[in-house]
Amino acid sequence: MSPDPASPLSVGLNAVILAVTEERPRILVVEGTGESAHADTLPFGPLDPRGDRTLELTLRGWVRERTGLELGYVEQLYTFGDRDRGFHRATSGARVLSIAYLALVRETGTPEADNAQWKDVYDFLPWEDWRRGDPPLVRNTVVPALERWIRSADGAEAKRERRLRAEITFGLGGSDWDSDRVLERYELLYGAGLVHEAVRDRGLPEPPDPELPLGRAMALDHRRMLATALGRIRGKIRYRPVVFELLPPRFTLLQLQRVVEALAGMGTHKQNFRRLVERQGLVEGTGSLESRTGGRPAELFRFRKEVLRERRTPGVGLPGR
Amino acid sequence: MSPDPASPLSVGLNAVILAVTEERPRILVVEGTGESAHADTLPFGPLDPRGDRTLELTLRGWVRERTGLELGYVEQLYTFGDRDRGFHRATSGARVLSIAYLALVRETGTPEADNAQWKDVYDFLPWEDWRRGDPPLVRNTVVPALERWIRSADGAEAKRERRLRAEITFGLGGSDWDSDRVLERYELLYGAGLVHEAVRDRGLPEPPDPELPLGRAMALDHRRMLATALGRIRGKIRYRPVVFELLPPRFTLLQLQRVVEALAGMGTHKQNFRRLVERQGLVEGTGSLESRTGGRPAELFRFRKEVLRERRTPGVGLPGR
DNA sequence: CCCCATATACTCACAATGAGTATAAGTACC
DNA sequence: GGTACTTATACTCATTGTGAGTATATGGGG
Repeated sequence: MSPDPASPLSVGLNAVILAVTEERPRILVVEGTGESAHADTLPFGPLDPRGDRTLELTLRGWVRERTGLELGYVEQLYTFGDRDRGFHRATSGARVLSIAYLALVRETGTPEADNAQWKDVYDFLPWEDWRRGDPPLVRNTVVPALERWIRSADGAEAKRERRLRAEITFGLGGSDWDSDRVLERYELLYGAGLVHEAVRDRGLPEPPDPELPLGRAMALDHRRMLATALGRIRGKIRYRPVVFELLPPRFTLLQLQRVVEALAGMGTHKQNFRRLVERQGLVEGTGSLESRTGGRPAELFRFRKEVLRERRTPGVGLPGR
Repeated sequence: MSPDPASPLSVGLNAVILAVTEERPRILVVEGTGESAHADTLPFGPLDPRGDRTLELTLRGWVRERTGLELGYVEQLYTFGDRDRGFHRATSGARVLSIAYLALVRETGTPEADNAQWKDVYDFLPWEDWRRGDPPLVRNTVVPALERWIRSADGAEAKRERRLRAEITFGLGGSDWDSDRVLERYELLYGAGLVHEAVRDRGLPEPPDPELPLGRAMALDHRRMLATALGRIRGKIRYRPVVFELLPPRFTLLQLQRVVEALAGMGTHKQNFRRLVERQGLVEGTGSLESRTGGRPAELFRFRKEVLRERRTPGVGLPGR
């Protein structure tokens, strides 16, 4: 990041590296520096204009160097380049462009390096986990705070607009919860001053409610990047077989289901989930059994590559679409 | 673009501006400069680090300035930053980063400005239009050329890989054509040396077949950006009501259907299309009639905003998903 | 008035989906 | 060795969605 004082523009790469361990989505964060010393920070690296041929190779390179991780699946997420990305004091004036990437890995234990560590995604976005029904946090804290935000708008028209937006993004007033709208929800909460970054960036007063601001903060606009990543992967598992990047080569159907549910933040009907992945031809049995299930042993399955040729959209399918 | 000689990195914005006119998807191109003087070029502008607060505002600004167009729907597409993006002679050494955006407008006639003009999208990507069944170009030219490309691989394993990739992206050998895989198809054709840009960038010999290289070339890697845009919009119309950005406020169902088909590059069943958009609540009748249909007058419909609250994925739905 | 074109209503078979019941086969504990 | 508990797996059923088609309505042009 450290912008060259001669140039008002600097460009860096950020990585949202996700894994799923014991039914919890995890993200790799490093210790911040300077202004953000105490906030969790996404791994980042400079873009060396004379370096690797592709941006993705650059990313893989410094992730390997700094964390010892060999990335598997990598895709570009979004380029963040607005002014005021939480830089108001740190780098006033300079423009920082961040090209964010999503990467999926199998968490293998403690990362080798530096100050990198795995943390729970839902510590940062606690309103996103609906696996056990609507979270009390949403019911007791988020919704009332949104109601206050709606009422505080100037004029009836502005109030109507805020209400509509809140209803759509948070599934209120008859709308259904759409698990994919992670970024929209974060941005609404940011705009409503309900996350710490908004308090920080706009110098708002700390709200009195101990549950507010919501979730755990990250440095700069990194939580926005995490939200972008979670939304992207939630959408993608429906039509591309990306979940398997997070699983060992052989797995039980329940393991597969738990990983999907962890990402999607919602539960699924066991028998229907099973029917779906089998009938689609997404997986195939290996014949061998896993007996440490706590119940009847389960067959071990593997991803069935041929499905790529057979199906236009080989994904896992979640309820409500 | 014009890279600062002191800095080996320059950053610009590119816009893929789409409209649909008379059942043909159209793209706004400008005349190239320098190396690309004769190739169609996407509108682009520099990123002024001290300029507008957001990248999107910057984009809207210079599009307005240079073409007189007021953009409606805008979304970021992708950031292209690999070396060798068709710059091998023009700007050797310097790294150029291009943040590409997709914009949708209603074509209003000749653009006001500069050297901007509308051209048919399918002139650049002729293998993408399947509205009248599989295009002869695909059957007679693309497929045989892909076969040659597969055979020319070194070793059985490499041949198998090429065949699998060709079958998936082009819907051969039992696979279905997936209209969304526009970028994958362009990249395969580029890699196989079947588009002019590949010939240009890699100094390949011009193929003897008059149908090759395929389609009309664009400057630099702009055709890749167009392919990215077309793939994105094809995916998006299924679950977000973006088509209406391309239509007048009131339209007949056939007009709506034709615009969708033009984008998707495939035909739809008229009665089922109608049933879908009406039952979803995506449109509502206005009561008035359009009589210049050539047959029985059709009712004029409008987009029904309430659907955003009612449906998680308010889109038009295409066959085969 | 007849032909032609488009609009609109309705039918039907079949596939996909959401929800649930029933049964199988292990482990833990007494 | 039996019983409770846990997970796996098979199967049913109602409802909805999808692909394909037939039938009828209503305009314009000769």
